[in-house]
Amino acid sequence: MPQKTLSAFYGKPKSSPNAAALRESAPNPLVPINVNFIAEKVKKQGREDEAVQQKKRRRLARVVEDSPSNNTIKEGDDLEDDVEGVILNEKSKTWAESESEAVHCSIEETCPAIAGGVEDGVKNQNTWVAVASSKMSSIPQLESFSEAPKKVASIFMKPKPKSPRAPANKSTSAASKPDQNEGEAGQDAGVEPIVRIEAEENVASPSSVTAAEKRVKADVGKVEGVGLGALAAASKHAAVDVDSVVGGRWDKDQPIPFEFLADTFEEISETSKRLDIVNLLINCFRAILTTTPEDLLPAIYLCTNRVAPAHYGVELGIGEGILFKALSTATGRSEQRIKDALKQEGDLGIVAVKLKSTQKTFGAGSKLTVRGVFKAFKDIATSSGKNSQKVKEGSIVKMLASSKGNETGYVIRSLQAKLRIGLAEQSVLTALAHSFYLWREGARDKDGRLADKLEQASQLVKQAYSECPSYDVMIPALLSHPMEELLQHCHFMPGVPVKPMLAKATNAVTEVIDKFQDSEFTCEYKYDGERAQLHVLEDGTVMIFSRNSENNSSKYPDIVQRVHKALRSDVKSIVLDTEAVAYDRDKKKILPFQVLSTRKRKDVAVGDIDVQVCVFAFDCLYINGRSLLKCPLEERRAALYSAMQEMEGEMQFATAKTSKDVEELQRFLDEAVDGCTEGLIVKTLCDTYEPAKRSSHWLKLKKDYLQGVGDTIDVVPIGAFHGKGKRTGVFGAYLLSIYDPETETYQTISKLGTGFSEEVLQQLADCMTPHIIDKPKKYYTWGETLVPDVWFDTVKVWEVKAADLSISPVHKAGLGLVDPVKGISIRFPRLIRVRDDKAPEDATSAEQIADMFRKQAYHKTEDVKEQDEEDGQEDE
DNA sequence: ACTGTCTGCCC
DNA sequence: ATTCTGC
DNA sequence: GCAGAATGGGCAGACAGT
Repeated sequence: MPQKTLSAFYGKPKSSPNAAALRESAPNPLVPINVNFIAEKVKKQGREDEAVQQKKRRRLARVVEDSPSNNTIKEGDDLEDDVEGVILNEKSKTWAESESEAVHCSIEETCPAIAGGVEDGVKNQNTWVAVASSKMSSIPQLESFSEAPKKVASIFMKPKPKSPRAPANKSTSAASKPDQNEGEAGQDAGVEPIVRIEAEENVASPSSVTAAEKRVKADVGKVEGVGLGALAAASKHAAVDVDSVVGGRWDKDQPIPFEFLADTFEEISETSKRLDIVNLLINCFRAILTTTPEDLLPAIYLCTNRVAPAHYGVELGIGEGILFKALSTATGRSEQRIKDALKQEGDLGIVAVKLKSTQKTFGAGSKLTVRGVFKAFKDIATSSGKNSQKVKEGSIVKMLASSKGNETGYVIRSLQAKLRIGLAEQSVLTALAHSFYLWREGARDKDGRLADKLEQASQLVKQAYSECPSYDVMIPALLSHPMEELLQHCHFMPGVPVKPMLAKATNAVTEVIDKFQDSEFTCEYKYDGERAQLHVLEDGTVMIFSRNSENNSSKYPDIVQRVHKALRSDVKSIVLDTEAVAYDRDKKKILPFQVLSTRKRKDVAVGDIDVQVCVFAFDCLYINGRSLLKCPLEERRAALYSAMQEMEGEMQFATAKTSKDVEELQRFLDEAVDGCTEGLIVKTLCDTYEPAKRSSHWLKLKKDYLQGVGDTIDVVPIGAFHGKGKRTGVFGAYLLSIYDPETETYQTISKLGTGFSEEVLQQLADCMTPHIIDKPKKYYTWGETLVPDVWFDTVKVWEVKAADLSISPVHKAGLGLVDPVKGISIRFPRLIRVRDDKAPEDATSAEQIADMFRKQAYHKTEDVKEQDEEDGQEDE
């Protein structure tokens, strides 16, 4: 089962293991399974053999499921494998959900009803009591801690039949927590704590959900399979008629049920074959197009985890924090409990599905629709101000309540903007192109050229999107005009950011020569600042976009102001590709990225800018109404040089050199590094601008890419974090330290999450797990906000590569040596190799780190450079 | 008004 | 950002 | 080689809580 799939958790026929089997099938060696507290606790007693333990567990409590609508727990019910674990927490007067927050009380006093069945060894331990089962649909609320015994007893002794309540009414329940339904709790043991809601925009007409016999009568009717060329190999999904995709789940012109999208996601998650993934999405889009085309736009947004084009600056503002809260409210579990579950499952979506699946819901299925979910997302994104967090939480809870099965998981994953099903922007664009083509032209391969045509359509759509990255523009254009006309409606123009061209990493100077062979190439300094795409519109408006197409115009009013001065008078409109770099005007020196990043970001006034920037221009993409994207770099650069005049320290051309000589290239790279830049970007002169592509026409040449060159640090792992997603079950990241012989302490220097293959990742986990210790050693120093899930003894030394060293607000390496209160950290840390030849005390020392920091080009004064040379001699 | 936490966005 | 991986 | 998914440091801004 692919890790990313949710299906196992909501009971697809082929894989619906019960909770226990699931735990069996996916053991996590790193996380003690803390779901079954009873089992855990009994194990800890450690004296009895397994048979006695089982007996004890049975005697603790038992559960039976009378019927789906009458989930109650009686004394003697068998909880054995379904115990969810509920512990009393005196502080919060709630049911704690981990041992760590459990109050110590005896079973006897808490729950005399079951204490009788517990042997003295346990009863007198004054520890904890587990009372709930996954089959128990509600946990009684506590008003005071002292009433706990009564409530617990009432569950066990006097179960009341589940008494269905009318769904809460809309206005009051949006933000209401289960505990606001106090007083009824005792009688409501059978009522799920989730807040249910009738939300008109989320409700499809009942008939569309239930009338399975109603078939779609789409205009296009049955569409024949593609089954051709490259697609033939994966035509399993393409050769499908739209009717069967729709499966009678909704009618023409009816809102697309969110369930349909979630099911598509689920199917996609089950394969890693890209062709299959795209085909599944094509079928999904075709179904939407033939029934309810107006729902395509929201569907696309849900597929790409956005709510608006990037340059609109609309963000969800949802992260794990709020999701923990929302899930807690929706499921009645504590946040801690959900966090623990996340560590075990490695995905909050899976956690949500699992929690939800243990709750019985009323009524028919989900009422979520694609447009309803999207609208909710938009509302979440636009809510701000006081109490906005609560409002956001409320609408998430609402969606969770209306969701069922895998929908729950995909609502959560969408909110995290991480579908992690192997589908992202590029696949969506391909699917979009194909589905539109098939929708318009039909799937019959009339002339044997269908595969080509689909590929063409895909290129067209991708080009349109990189030139005009807005589905708000593109989808309507596709819907109301022939595909061939797409570029007339979606094309590059000042005011809308183009996806910037990216560069690829190279490992050696010779690789550059290798890749570019005989074509002429040019090198530019790679400035360490922020990508800035400058747009000057015909009306004189200046706009600035970031690498990710965010609108940064209000962040750089100083640049906006100076652009006109730098442009020659005949320039009416222009788009420049530049890097904005922090700059010290007095010393005429480039400043590090870390300085630039302290600039204010919103509504900056020119008057109170404290970090000045110099703009280094290196490309011209548009001038006076003409796109230069299709022109060779040589021409674009000529346009740049003639359109702009340099203003020292404000707007300059990127330092460049054209050469074919390896040694000259090497020298230029050294110069670049001395000049406080990251290295070089090497570009062919003959190639066009390729938006969004990390093409091999631009190469990144950085010192730290070169093997055996660049800063390397020997570190000691002293902690680790549980992995998520495909790293579930191993450590996803490690906490690294260096050794300070002066103070005899290990000081954290950074975390580490890349540079290991899956195999190594597993090896490291196996290797380090035996060295887990209960609590950090006294001689560790770390940041309070960076506490790892597990601590290690100091046993290993790893070699890690760094691009730079920085002064850290959280890490402690070399504390006091460079900054009185801050330590040093690593920029872009990655694992190079395990150093089995070194002992932890031989790790890089605090003094060495401080030295490395001081020697970075940015900090080099003339004296330090001299010092360097001396050091160099000493080292020999 | 201050502080701590979460989030998004730079790299 | 860097790095790894399946296709 | 592409596309996607793991993961890093560190900053400002927005809120919530005090």
